[in-house]
Amino acid sequence: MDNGRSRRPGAAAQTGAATLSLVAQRAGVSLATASRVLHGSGGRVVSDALRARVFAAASELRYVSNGPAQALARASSPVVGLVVHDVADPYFSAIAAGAMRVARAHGLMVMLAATFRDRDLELEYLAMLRAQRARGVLLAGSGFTDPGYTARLAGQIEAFEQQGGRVALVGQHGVHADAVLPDHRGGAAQAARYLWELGHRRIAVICGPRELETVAHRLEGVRSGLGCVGARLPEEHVVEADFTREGGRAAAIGLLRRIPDVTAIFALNDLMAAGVLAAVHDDPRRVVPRDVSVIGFDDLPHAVDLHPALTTVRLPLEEIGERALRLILEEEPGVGVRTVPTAATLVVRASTGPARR
Amino acid sequence: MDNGRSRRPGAAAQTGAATLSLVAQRAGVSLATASRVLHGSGGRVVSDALRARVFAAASELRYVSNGPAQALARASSPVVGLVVHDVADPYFSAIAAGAMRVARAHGLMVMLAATFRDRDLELEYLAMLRAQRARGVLLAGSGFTDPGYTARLAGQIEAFEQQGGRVALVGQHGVHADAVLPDHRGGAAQAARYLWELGHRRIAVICGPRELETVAHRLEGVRSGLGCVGARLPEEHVVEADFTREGGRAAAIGLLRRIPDVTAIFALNDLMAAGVLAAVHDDPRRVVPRDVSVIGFDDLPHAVDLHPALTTVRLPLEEIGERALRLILEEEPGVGVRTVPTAATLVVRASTGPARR
DNA sequence: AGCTCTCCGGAAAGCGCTTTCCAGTGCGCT
DNA sequence: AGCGCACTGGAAAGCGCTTTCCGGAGAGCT
Repeated sequence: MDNGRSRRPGAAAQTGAATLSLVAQRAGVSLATASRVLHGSGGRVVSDALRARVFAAASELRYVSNGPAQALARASSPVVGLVVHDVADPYFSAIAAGAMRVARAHGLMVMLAATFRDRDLELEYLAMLRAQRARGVLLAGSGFTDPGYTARLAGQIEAFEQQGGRVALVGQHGVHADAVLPDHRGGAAQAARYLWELGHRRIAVICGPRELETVAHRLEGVRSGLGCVGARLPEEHVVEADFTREGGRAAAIGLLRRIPDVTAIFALNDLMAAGVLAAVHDDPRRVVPRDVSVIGFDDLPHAVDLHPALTTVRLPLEEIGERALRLILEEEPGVGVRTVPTAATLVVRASTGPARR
Repeated sequence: MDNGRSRRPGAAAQTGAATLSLVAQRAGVSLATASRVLHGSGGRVVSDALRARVFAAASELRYVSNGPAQALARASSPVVGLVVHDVADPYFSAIAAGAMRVARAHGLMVMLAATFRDRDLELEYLAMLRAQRARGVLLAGSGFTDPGYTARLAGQIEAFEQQGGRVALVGQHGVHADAVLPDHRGGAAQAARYLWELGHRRIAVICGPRELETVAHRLEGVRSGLGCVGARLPEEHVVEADFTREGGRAAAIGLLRRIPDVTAIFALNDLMAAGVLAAVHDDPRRVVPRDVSVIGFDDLPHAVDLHPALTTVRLPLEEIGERALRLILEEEPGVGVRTVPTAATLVVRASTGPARR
């Protein structure tokens, strides 16, 4: 009897993996029965005697089903994609943590893709995820305010959905899809007003690349917050830099030199704020918050350990990740797109104080 | 002509995905040719005319190949698994970032699994990754000093390898497999000696769960470092707590109350060290490093932003992640297991100083 | 006793792809 | 002219699984 050891066309090595039919054979049942016992979803019942034999055979052979084969036959695979800019960035790893918890609760695996803010790479990963027949994909990275990109993204999303997958976004992305929308504008406005109320009149903003939607929205928030109190943000008070600690530090150094009389610096994320704090520390003539107030955005876990503890705008990042994945896993694809607005709240700590007069 | 719209047995909905045969048909070539053009690896050449037609058809149909089907036919899928304790922990997200870069360079996707230090979950994920026919898996979480677990882990690893997959570890895990070995012992010994040389004689250690291999090794390092100078670490100077900021804070509060005359606290990771720093800050009678020196381990990115900037032992985390994945992706599975020892280096900052006399 | 149901097991037809053959073509060579 | 050869395209088998039928067996009814 042919035991299958003769090389057949197709298929590479993959020596020792037990197959279902091996299990079936060993248990003395048909392939169908083995399948029903081990993965059976379709309400079919198998007698206890056979069940037991199949389980025994499977565990003796250390059988695990062949995921790709299963995915092919079922036309669906137990994975969701998660696309971020950078896993090492605590902003994204917090979102990822939330999303992974939900995935776990659904018995799904997570394919993680890091784009490093490369638009093409993002699109490429989306296509790969589509190829993998991911059940859904969560785009957690900020979108770009770039019409060409937006159009291509919309194309990928459409293709993905047309294939039966679901897509969720964190942020708007200028695209028509289910999304969790952190209130970047509101949070930034609140922070700006807070600074104003503390008496700050010369406020500077250190922001990340403006092409990032997140940055654009936060900047708008600052403007509108200031607008509420009849003030405005002069363009030369806005410094653009890398959305990192180093970016923040360098920008702050330049800013303090260029406009020595600023009394408050709003860094548009906590990473940058940490850099700003470091820059001010290195300036012997200034102390936070006596001479300069510093405020951040995100409330990363270590904001509280900065010195002085950072006043910032909190975004419930893990929750955002959770909600976004829930959006595509737990709810039927309704008619329109659904959005989950998420509030940002000001957390006052020690890095802000009354403006020096 | 049957266009395939009639429901066939097998396969669920999966409406709109273009298949290769559709592409072939549209391009007026055979399935084989289409496959060769689009995924062709086997040195076969296809004429330019046909190539062009296939490409055109594919892009018109927005074709992406069916990953599971490909994986099945090729008996190999373009994914590697990455198992960590917790993505939100910067220690692991740094390792993950390194690993992902390497995966990207190899055109592989990464399946991320977070175990939250649950042994069973870890084993379960390993089985799932095996089911997915992952090409390799990187176990980045610390192992446990638990013989039962070790045996089961060894079983999973063996099954994985027997199936043609490769396994790499960060840390020993008490298991026979390729591994990157951070020098926990050496780093901790160095730090302990450093404290001793600063004149500290009452040194306390705040550690994570001792069942974690990482913790056990670091603790051993402290003991041996102290042993070198003829000192020893009294058991009551070791406090075990959660391997987190909060754990470190709580432990430090208790410790300072219980043994008020300690002059140095070695927290076995930076997260805990941040908590220790916070605890000391809240103690009006003590200042770091005047009254207590604090030292951490890992050198996470924000160690430098703690106050005072944290003296710690640096582990090149991203590099560790890179090396580990390289181990299984770029080198032939040699005869024995390979290990990559990785040095830990003391980074002196401001949280340590001469012992108060 | 004869009939219809309900159950449960198995055979087999796919899922979408890769890859091995095989066959046809046009070329250079003797 | 005749032969072998390199080259290119296609047919078809098979990867490991799911699921639809189908059929046999026992149960319940008249």
